[in-house]
Amino acid sequence: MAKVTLQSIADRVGVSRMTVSNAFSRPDQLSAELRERILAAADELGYVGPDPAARALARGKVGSIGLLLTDELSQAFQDHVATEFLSSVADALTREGLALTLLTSGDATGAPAGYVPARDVAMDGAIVYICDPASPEIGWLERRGLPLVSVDHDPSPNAPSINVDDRGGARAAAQHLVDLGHRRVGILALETQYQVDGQPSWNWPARERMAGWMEALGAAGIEPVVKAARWRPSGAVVTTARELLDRPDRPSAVLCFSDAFAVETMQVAQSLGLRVPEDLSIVGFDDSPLAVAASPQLTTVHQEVSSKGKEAVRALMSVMATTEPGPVERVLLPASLVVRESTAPARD
Amino acid sequence: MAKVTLQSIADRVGVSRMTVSNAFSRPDQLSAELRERILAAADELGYVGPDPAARALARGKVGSIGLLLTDELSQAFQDHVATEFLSSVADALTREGLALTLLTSGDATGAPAGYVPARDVAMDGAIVYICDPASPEIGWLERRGLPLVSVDHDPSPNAPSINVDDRGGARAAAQHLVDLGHRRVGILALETQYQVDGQPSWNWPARERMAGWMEALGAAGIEPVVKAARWRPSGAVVTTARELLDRPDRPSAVLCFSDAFAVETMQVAQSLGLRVPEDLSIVGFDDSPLAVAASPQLTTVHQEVSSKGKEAVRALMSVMATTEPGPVERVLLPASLVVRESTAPARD
DNA sequence: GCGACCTACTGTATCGGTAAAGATCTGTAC
DNA sequence: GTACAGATCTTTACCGATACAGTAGGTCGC
Repeated sequence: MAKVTLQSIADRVGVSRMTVSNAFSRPDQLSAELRERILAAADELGYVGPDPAARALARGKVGSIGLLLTDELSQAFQDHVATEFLSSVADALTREGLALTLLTSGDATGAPAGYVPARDVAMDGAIVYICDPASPEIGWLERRGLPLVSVDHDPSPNAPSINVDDRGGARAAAQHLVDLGHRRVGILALETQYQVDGQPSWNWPARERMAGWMEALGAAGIEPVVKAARWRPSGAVVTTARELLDRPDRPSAVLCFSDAFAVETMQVAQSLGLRVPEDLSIVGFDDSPLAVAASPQLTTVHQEVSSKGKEAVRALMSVMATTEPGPVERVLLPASLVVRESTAPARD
Repeated sequence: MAKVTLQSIADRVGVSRMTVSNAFSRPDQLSAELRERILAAADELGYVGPDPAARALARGKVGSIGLLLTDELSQAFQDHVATEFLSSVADALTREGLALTLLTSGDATGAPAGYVPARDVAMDGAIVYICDPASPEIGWLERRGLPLVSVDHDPSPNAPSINVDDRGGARAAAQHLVDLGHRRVGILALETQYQVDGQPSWNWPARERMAGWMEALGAAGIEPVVKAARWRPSGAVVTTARELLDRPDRPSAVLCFSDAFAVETMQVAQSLGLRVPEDLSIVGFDDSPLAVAASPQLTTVHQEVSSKGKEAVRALMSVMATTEPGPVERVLLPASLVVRESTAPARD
């Protein structure tokens, strides 16, 4: 059967195509009676509704927002924090009548040659989430002139940014250990992943957390032992944690980049016969479900992940609504220490 | 400045618009020298590439695939299994040069009136993932004539389906308890969520897992105590687990719908002073990271979540490639018991 | 020396809608 | 009786690309 379009319905009912369009998109523009007839005819012909692609072209609005992550998604979504952020963004967008489209870095993920999602996918705006700052994808988005918002990412001069006070949270975490009397402190950081102008570069959370830890420890005259690990492969953290713990001057407390790192560290500790928190205090970051699932439950730094998503969408909507460039919004969300069971006073 | 289109570049270079289009989309159709000149002119004018929306209309291909979940996303993605599936789908799609768009049920999520993602979002096909079988969204997708694949969902007669052998996995889990000598077995199931024709209805995983448990227990002459809980609110599982454990004829073993359920049950048990596995054996389902993070580590049923995603995409590509309706594909992926530390022989 | 066949472009006709302004008709105020 | 406001439809003009069928030259074989 031939494809059903507005025109075929129009012919069937004997009105203009525009009127049929109005029947679907602007009901107040025609009489209720005629609208009924049109809708009935449409139904009869098996018409579903105006073609989204055609509508997108005509309206200049696509109805969806991109979320850019340069990492392979399967990596990014290992992390509960990332997925919670994702879902909060998706929910907030749905309330605005927008869908969410996931964008990956093209070539890193085995995409066909020449396929660059950030350039080739239709969207009305995009959210840049923890990406390689040097990512060409960001460049594409900017060149397209799309409204952008960055999240957990170094603020760019042109786009609003949503960040968490990772530094403050980390400072509180480290101060907590200092207050408990710990002097030999280990740090299990995130390994540098990016290069900017040939220099290794941390993403915002990694850098800010490290800065916060160092501020509090430095003020207490403590020089921590720092080790860094990557997310993947999964054994990496275990290996690094072991390097940190299996040594003569073993730290009595460890600050970890994330709860996932902390849980693995805890397991290494337990496998080495160390009791947590009696022999070793461990502090995580994020306050993900893992923190509560672990036993003992993790002392960690809480961040409001879902408000991160809501704020991102709000800021993006605001950019999309305004035509002239106003001041660029900077949001800094709070992070706060949650003391649970994995930390205790130092014994020596 | 005026918007830059193929036409403006064509005028600038002095060729036809079609040639400019070819320069971007089909390089072999023109001389390298001319292509260079066109690309240079495009660059100079600030042209990013063919407009995705226009291209979608002209080509009849949008370049993205929808993923339908009827639950609110923030609920769906609480679960690590769902997110791992999501990311495997996204990665597999990227390799095909397709983006992934998330579709929610419109009205359940506070979307604006009249906005139905499944009807209004442009896409070339869709994956239906654990949805209310009676969901109107599925109807929209079908009416649009989009290629569909269902995952963890009751197979529909027209679309390929990817499922896990939840029943076999559950049977193995229950048999494991039987073999350990347990006679008083509790089941912490997923509460019925859906209605079909006025009848309460389980989704595939919930129904099949229950069936598997019952098969093995029934064969051993065991009548389990069954309690059901919902994912949300977060306290629900704890309450239900307590009902199951805080009673005179307390089970000596509990089969849980998921690892998340199992971890919460374990915490309830521990809070009641029960030792796992000495006083209570617990079996989860999914083999998510939670299973390993828990202590003791969970005995659970492993499923290959990422191959679920890959299979879904493969099946969808196959449907999209064929014009005439062939036999509908049915994939059943294996599930296997993983014995860890949370189960032990019954003591009585 | 002539038709077959490339290569490299061009012309025309869509793709399926929407925006904005125009045309009718009706009721109503004065 | 006229003019004006609304309501209801129609007309015209795009939105920014791609598909496919030409067309103009040049090459090749015999």
